[in-house]
Formats: sequence, C-alpha cells, structure tokens
Amino acid sequence: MRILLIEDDPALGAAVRDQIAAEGHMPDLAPTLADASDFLATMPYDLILLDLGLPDGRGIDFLRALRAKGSATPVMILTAHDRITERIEGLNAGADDYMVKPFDLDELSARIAAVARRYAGNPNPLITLGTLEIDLAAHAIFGPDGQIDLSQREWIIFEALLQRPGQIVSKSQIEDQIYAFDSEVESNTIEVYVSRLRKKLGKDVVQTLRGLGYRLGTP
Amino acid sequence: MRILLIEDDPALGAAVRDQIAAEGHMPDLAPTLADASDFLATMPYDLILLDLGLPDGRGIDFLRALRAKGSATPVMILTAHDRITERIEGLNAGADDYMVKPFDLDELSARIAAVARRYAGNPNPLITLGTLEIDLAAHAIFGPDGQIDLSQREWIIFEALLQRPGQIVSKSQIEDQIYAFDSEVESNTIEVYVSRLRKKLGKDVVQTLRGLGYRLGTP
DNA sequence: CCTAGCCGTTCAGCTTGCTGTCAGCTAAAG
DNA sequence: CTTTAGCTGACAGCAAGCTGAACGGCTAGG
Repeated sequence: MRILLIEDDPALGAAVRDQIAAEGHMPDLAPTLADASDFLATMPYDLILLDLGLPDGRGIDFLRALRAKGSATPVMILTAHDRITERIEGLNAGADDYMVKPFDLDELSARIAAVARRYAGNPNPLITLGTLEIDLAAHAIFGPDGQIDLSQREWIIFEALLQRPGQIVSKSQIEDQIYAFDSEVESNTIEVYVSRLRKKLGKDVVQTLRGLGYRLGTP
Repeated sequence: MRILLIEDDPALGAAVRDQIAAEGHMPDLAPTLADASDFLATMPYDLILLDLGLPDGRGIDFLRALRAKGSATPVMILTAHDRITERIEGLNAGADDYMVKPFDLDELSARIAAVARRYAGNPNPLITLGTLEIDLAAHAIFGPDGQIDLSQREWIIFEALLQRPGQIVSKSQIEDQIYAFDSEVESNTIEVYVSRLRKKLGKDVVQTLRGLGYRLGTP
C-alpha cells in the first residue's frame, strides 16, 4: 500500500514513516501541504495520514478541498487536536479515522489495517462472460454500451444458465424454475424468453441444442 | 441503515439506541450474545455495535466467530476496555473501529457515518449526482434551485440507493431499513415515498424495475 | 391551551411494462 | 425434399407501480 504521510514534526514523521515501512507499506513523507500537493499531483496513493496543524495551512481545509475535488482516497487524521468537536468535524469532512497524539504506533498500524481491509477487493465477486460483467447478488449487468436491464423472468432463465456453465439445461428444467408446481404453459414461452435474452445480451449468449435444451454461450 | 447494538448496560443501550434512531437508522438492541445471534439469523444488518464484556461471553470471541464464518458486516467495538493491547486485539480481530466508554454520542454518530461510507467503498461524503450536490455527512442536498429538504423517511430511502449505485434495491430491503423488527406496512407506502423523491429531486432520480425493485438514476 | 403544519400512512383510480399467446418464418435433422 | 423444433415480431390483458388526496397523530409556536 502506498501511503502519503503529511506531518511537519520531523521526529514523529520519521517514526511513523519507519513504522509503516516496516509493515511493508510504501511511505512518502510531506512536511507541508504544498509538498503534499506535489506528491498527489504525481502519484496515486492508497491512504493519506494527515496532521491538522501544519506550517503552511490547516489540514482540515486540505481534506475539504480534496473531497470537493471528488477524491476517494482514504484519509486518517493524526493530530494533537483532541476536542470532540474537532474530531467530529474531521470525520464529517470525510476522514476515515481520527487518532489523537500521542498515539501508540502499533495501534496506528492496526487502524491502518482496518481501513485497508475495507477497501481491499470487492465483496461482490463479478462474473465475466464475454463482453458482459454480471453481479448476481445485485441483479446488475454491464455490457459494452452500459447497463442492461432484464425482467424478472429473463433473470431467472439467465441465472439458470449461468449456474450451469457448459451444461445443457432442458426446457422442462427451465419451466420448473419459473412456474409453480402445478402450473404449465401451453405455448412457446420459453423460446420467446430466450429470444429476448439474445436480443438484450447478444445473439451468442445462449446456444440451442435441438430436441435437448439450451446452454450458456459467450457473447 | 439497520444496526445491531450488542450492549448489556440498559442505560447505555437505550441512550445509544435512541441516538442512532434519531439519526434515521433502524436499531435493534441485544443485551446478550445469544440474543444477537438470534437477530443475525433473522435479519441482515449494515453495522454491528459490539460491547466486549457481556453476561454470556466475550464480544471479541463473537467477533472472531463472525469473521471466521465469512461475515463482512462492519463492526464497531464500544467498550470500557481501554488498554492499547485490547484496542489492537479488537482491530486485528476484524473490527472497523474501537471507541472507549465513556464516549460522546455525536462522535459515535460521526464514526458510524465514516464506517458506512467506507463500507460503501467511497470515503468522500460529497457526491455529485447529475444536477444534485449531496453532502452525506450534513444530510444536505443542493439542486439547481437551491437546497432541497427531505423528510427522514425520504432521506433513508435516498441514502439506501446512493450507497448502492448501479444495484437494484428491492422493496423488502427498503422496508428492512425503515421498519422495526415486527412491524410492516400493508399498503403502497414505499411507492409513495419514491414518488415524493421524484417530485423533489427530479423524475429520473429513481429507476423502477418492475417486480425487482429500484435503482439510483441520474436527475 | 390551542392550532397550524409536518410527517407517515392509506386509499383509489390511472398508467405502464411484463407476461404469455399466436402466427408466420427459419433452420436443422433425417 | 419434408418435417418439425425453434425463432421472432406483434398484441392484449393484467398486475405492479404511480400519484393526488385525505386522514390522524405529533410537535412547535403563539
């Protein structure tokens, strides 16, 4: 993890830099906000550790400007300012955490790890299928031209195929997924839905095996 | 946000529950770990507030079991245990934050908001959505004609959508955010609120997917 | 204490998109 | 070539959803 430490106290700056380097992170140390701006203009960071009292300005204003510009970089505030109102102000300005000096370096490491855990990876694994990205839990599909919406019935059939990649899914298996136990259809409804899936997702998304059923394809 | 508070002290439990309810969250209070397990088996939660000293076990073990089962629900520890080694142990066990009693209720609220933003993947409380500027920390919305006020219910629904851009939020998920454990509605209340959001924020702010739910749009 | 306004909920009538059917065409298999 | 499984455009019905209005409870201000 690449970390920008904005801290004007040389002893504390060095101690924190050494601690996070020993944890395997890549630290850069900026003693002023101007230095910090230079670093940020050059390099993306995974985390910013921000002091509030700096020689060339207030850290809180820096954070506000960062957030106003749309930055999604996590920020932890490390500061001697320990009034509750200042803590709340910092958190509401967009900080992820707020530690009051003097703090324990091992606790700092544990809090950095907690922040990193939250931003690591995607809790929702996406399925990639040709030109499509699919989030099953969120009912979201993204194709080359943006988000694609399926109706409830279309989702059920598409999911049935997605869950059995490479296998043939017969029409009666699909009917079992859609309809209640004793209810049936008397027309070519399944064929119509497959046609609709092809129209929305691409003509190769479903393969037909005549007399047997359907199988997931690659659009 | 649906929040599970695991706290055996009745006075503190009630104070925290009332505070987070006043913020528009939906709290459930479990005085024991057994109660908490029952709640968690019944209902998905967005956040767990966990005391460490409980009558039927140690909160830290509960957290470890939760994480071992693969739970990604954010957990904040609220406890009188204030030794640094215990803080580090809690954070390393998978907690997202650690507050030592007695803590300020407003700071708790600010930290809950920070954890929620982190869980949604973006620590920045400032969001631009089409013609709207939204400050999640201040609960403020600015449109082309100035500030727009939402009622508490309206805000909860809007926030639920904001936290899941691109994803479908079902009506029952919205109900879980609004209503107490055993309370339900028998009419089209959610639809009415969505209609009001559209009236205030623009008709494209919410997209309907019939039979599935709603999704954030761009006004 | 009273009242106006706000908020959450319900209701009813209108709107709209999903679903299933149909018919004619296509394409695969024998 | 024939047969038939499958495909696709079009349409009608119905239920999911939308919105205006009303109601009742609560609260803040006079």
